[in-house]
Amino acid sequence: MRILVVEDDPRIAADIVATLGAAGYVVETVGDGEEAWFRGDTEDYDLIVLDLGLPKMDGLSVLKRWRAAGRMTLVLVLTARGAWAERVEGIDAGADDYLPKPFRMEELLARVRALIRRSAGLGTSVIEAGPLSLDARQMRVTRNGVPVTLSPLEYRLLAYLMHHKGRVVSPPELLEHLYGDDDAHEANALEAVMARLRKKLGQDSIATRRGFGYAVAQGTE
Amino acid sequence: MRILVVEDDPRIAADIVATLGAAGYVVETVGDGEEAWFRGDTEDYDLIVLDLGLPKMDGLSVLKRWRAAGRMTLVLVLTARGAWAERVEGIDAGADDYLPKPFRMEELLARVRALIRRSAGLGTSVIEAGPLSLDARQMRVTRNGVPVTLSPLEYRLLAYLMHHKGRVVSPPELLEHLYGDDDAHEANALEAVMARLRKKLGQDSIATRRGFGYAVAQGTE
DNA sequence: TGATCCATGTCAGCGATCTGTCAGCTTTGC
DNA sequence: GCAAAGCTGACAGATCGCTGACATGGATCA
Repeated sequence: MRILVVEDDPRIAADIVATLGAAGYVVETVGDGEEAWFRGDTEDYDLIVLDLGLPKMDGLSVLKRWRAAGRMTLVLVLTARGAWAERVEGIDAGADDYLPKPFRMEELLARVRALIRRSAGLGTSVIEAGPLSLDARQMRVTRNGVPVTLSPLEYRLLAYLMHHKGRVVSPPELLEHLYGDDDAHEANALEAVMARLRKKLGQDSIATRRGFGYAVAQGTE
Repeated sequence: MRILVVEDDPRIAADIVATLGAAGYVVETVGDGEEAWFRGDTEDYDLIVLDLGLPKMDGLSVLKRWRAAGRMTLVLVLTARGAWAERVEGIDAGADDYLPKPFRMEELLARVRALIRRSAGLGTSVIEAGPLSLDARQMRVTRNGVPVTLSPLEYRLLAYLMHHKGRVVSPPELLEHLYGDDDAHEANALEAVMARLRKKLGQDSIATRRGFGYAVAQGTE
C-alpha cells in the first residue's frame, strides 16, 4: 500500500509519515500543490492525504484536476477545524473522506484504514476474462467452469493481471505488487511463476508482449 | 462472534457482558462515545450493542459517523423507555434493531441472536453446509444428522466459519473473532483447535487453503 | 481441601508444498 | 543468422500446516 502525503507544514508531514510508516504503509511526501498534482497524476497511489492550504496551487484545485483527469485514487482531505464550507466543497470536489485539523494521529490512521478497507469491499468479487473466472471471496479460480488449484503466489499474480485485464502489465510493476519492491529477486522468479501458472491455466490464458510485459485478454465485459 | 458493548453504566454493562459471554460470544466493552466510535471504526465486530446516552459523544452521533464511514456492522440500539422519537431517529441513523430500557437479559440475547442470524441471510437459527448442521439457539451441531459434541471453543470456531461459509477466512481474522485481539496466542493454538474439530467432524469438513486460510464449503443454501 | 476431569495452549517433529535459482533451450525481432 | 528475451524442468532450501504428547489451569465433586 503506497500513500502520498500532501502537506506543506514539515512538522505535521513528518508526524504523518512516521505514523503511517509505522503502520506498514509506504509513504511519500510533497509540499506544494503543483508537485502534488503532478505526482498524483503520474504515479499510482492507493491513497492520498491532501491538505487544502498549499503553496502554488490550493488543495481543492489539485483534487478537482485529478478528478477531471479521471484519476479515482482515494483522497482524504485535511480541513481546518470548523470550516464547514471547505468540507462541503471538498466532498463536492470528489474527496472520499475529510478530517478536521487538528487531529490525533490515531484518528488519521483509523480513517486511512477505513478508507482502504472500504474501497477493497466494492463491486462483485468475481472477475471474468475469457474462459477464466476468479472469485476473490472464495479465492477460487475456474477455467471453463473447471476449478483450478493455485498456490498463493500464483493466485496473487493472476488476480493482479485480471484486475487489470486488457492492459499490458510490466514485469517491474508485477514484481512490486507481488513482493513489495524490496526486491532481491532474480527477474527469472517471475518467469518461473508465470510458467507454473500457464501450465495450470493453459498456455494461451496469459499473453506475453515481448519487451513490455504480460496481459490477460479482456474477454467478457 | 465478537461483540462490542457500548454502555456507560458499569452495572448494566457487566450484566450484558455476563449474559453474552455465557452465550458464547466474545465481548468487549467501552464506556464513552469517542472511544466507541474509534473502536467501531477500526476493529471488526460482528455486532455492536449501543446505548444512546453516553459521555463525550452521544450514541446517535457515533452511529451516524460509522455509517458515514461505510461501516455496516450490525448495531442494536438501547433506548430509554417510551422515547419514541429516539427510536425513530436511531433507525434513521442506521440502527438494525432497538431495545427499550429497561429490558430483561433474555430479551437482549434473543435480539442479538436474531440479528446475527438474519445477517447470515437465514430465517432459522440453523445453518446448513454440506453434511453439517449448526443450531445456534441450542448450540448443537450434527453431521449427517448425527449429533456431535463440541467444546465451547470448537463450537465458536465452527460457528464463525459456517456463518461465513463459502468464504476463505484468514487465521488472523479467526483469531480476532475467537479471542478478541488482546492476548497473544501462538499461531499454533488455532491449528490445534482445528485438528480437534476435524477429528470430530471428519477431515474434509473444513478445507485448508494453504497461504490463505480455512473455509467451509457453501453446500446447501 | 484435595482429587479428578476436561478444555485448551504449547511444543517438537514430520511431511507436504511452495518458490527462488540455475542451466539450458526456444522464440522473437532486427 | 544473431543476440536478447523469454520459457522450461529440475532441484533444494524455506515455509506452512498437521499431529500427538504434554503441561496448565479452572471447574466439579467428594
